Amino acid sequence: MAAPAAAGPTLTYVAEPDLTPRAEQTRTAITEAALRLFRENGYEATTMRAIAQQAGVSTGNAYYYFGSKEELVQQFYEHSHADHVAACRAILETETEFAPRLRGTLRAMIDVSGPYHGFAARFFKHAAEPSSPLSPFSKESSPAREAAIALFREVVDGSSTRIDRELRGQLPELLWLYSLGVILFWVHDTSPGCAKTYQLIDRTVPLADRLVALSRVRILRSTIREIISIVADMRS
Amino acid sequence: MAAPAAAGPTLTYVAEPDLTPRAEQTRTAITEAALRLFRENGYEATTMRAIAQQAGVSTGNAYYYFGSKEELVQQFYEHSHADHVAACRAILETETEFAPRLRGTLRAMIDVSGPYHGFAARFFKHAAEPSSPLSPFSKESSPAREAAIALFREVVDGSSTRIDRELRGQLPELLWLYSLGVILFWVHDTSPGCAKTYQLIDRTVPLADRLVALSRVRILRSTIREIISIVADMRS
DNA sequence: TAGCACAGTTGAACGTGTTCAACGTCACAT
DNA sequence: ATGTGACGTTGAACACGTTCAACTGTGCTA
Repeated sequence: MAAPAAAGPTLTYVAEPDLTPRAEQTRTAITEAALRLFRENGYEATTMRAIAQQAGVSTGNAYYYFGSKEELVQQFYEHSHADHVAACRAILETETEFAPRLRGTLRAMIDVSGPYHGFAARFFKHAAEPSSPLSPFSKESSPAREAAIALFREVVDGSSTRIDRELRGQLPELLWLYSLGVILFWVHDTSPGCAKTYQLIDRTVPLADRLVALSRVRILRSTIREIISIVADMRS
Repeated sequence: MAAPAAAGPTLTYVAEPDLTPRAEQTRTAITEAALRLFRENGYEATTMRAIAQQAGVSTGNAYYYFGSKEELVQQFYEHSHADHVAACRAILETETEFAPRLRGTLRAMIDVSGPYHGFAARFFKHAAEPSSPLSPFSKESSPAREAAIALFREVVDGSSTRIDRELRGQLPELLWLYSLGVILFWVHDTSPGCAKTYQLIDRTVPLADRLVALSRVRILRSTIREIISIVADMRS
């Protein structure tokens, strides 16, 4: 499962441990067996015994490479971000206005995750557990989080739309929180093709855009400042 | 304008099935054993065997009353909500302004959940899983959800603050979503006494209050209407 | 070549949530 | 008193995720 060619350091935040060719081969076999069985039979119906059998190894051997069945699902997560960045590239290189840049980035996020909607829904619970290293707020997820925020910083920095100076600094993080909300909706979305999630994006992006524009209006300045202050205080 | 809190049917949303005294006693014993063990040891560390043993029944007997371990957590939801309603009573009966009513209700929610903070953090991941009956959006949680929204409807209806007519109808559900956000923060909150969560409430309630007040401003009317429309469309 | 250290591998075993066929209990009609 | 049938209860059994002491292969050094 070769990682897509990284166009920059922001993409390669996953430090794969060095493995001998033998180990690499086994690990890959387990991964591929797991992903295939997950696809074919779903998460619960796929047993660790079946994964090991399909990979041609013993049951316990899978646990030498992956600490748990859940960790196997994590592979989707790691590959997804790289795919997301790649899928955003076209939009981020051509579009200069804030709203379409944000819209394209969010839609790309759902695009690349689409085929794995069922798995992501399963995986989501690990991201939601506060004590889990897989939580987006955890210390262990810091590189992944920074990478995601960096992507939104690119959305902001590359846009010609005028944005309040103070807001501009915090906006990437706010957009990341916003994207988490979209994902939260998405994992619960059972509409065909997750059409409702795309609707949600298409209809809330203009709101976000308007909010950003309003940040330059004098009367709302203090409110915006308060929001930024709250986020900053709560983060620590 | 402030309607006295009704001790009526909105509080007793739990339709307990008719049981013989014998069954009632067993069911109660299982529930109490489960809640106590959950609180003391957390969700995962509490086994069905331990619950059954503490309740003085066989393991399989617990499954006569509850289809699964998760179903026992529903009991926690229901008990917790009853406590929440009780803790809100004082505020909702005396206070007439929107902001303090909302603030009091949210703070009461954290107050009564306090003892279960550790437990909540542990089992939160099960609630975050979309397909889980423990999800606040699930069909199984519907009664709990409706009851919670009803409580926020009481917050809105009993407040003398002038609120846009259209917003007023959707506001309870919006406030419920807001409260879920607070809970999401709360389970991640490791500050002593969850002080940060109380801070979050104290600082975001004025924002919500301001937003509600702004709903009557002409220029923002269309935006408010759009937000309401989005929530309505996404819910279905 | 022999020995060594360690990465890689094994499958039985453990504890878990859950199921199920069998059994007990009790009100009630006969 | 004696079936009767629904309700309530049991504990062994099942499949699962996970662990672990023991084993095997591999590359290295002497």
